[in-house]
Amino acid sequence: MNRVMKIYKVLHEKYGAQGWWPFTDGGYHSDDYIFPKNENQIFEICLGVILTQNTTFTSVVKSLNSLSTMNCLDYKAIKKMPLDMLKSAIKPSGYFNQKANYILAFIKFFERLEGGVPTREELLAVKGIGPESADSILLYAYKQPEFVVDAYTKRLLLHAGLIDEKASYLVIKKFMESEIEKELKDRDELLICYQEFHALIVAHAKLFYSKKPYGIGCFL
DNA sequence: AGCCAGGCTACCG
DNA sequence: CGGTAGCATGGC
Repeated sequence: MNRVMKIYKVLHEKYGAQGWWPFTDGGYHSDDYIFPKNENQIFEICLGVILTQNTTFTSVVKSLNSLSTMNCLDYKAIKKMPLDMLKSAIKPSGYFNQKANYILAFIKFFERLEGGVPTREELLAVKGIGPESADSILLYAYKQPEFVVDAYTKRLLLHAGLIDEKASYLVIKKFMESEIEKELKDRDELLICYQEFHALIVAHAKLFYSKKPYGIGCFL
């Protein structure tokens, strides 16, 4: 087993299955990989991805609940909302002026998909969707095996000596995917590993990679 | 009081 | 291309 998969194994043993994406009904659906079941749930994940940019998920849940209270937790309703109302609903997540427009841009894109699966390139062309958001949407909303790299991932891998300080997003992503694919051939196993791995890194990094100096007490 | 949060765009050289 | 200012609220 390579180093990357050993890290995955240790994290999984330590923290257990994380589920896949936090939902407004309270939290993670541990061991429930059937979600998302319908268009609304797919959209809710995409919404969460945009809102969670550079913010804590607890703030995002406030925004989602706020939209839900207004009966606006779906793309058709959001489209009809006055812009100021949308902004005020998502205020807890920060950057509400930008994110309101990102959400509206995404809705236009989402409607044109008509239930289809977007490509990574198509997602990146939407204003407000960068590499991490594109991969998160593909991995969690559309069940595509795309590894998600975030600030925590980079810190952890750097501390473990597995990547270079100035490794780009794509370099890190491809490195992780190639190491994992050496061990896992089945697409469903790969998908679950990518989903869990990212969630496990976040869970672990919140404990050991939030404050400088990073990695103090990390057992990896 | 200050740093940090599961980034992204625009603009710079 | 790589590097960086600006975006904004909330929690600790």
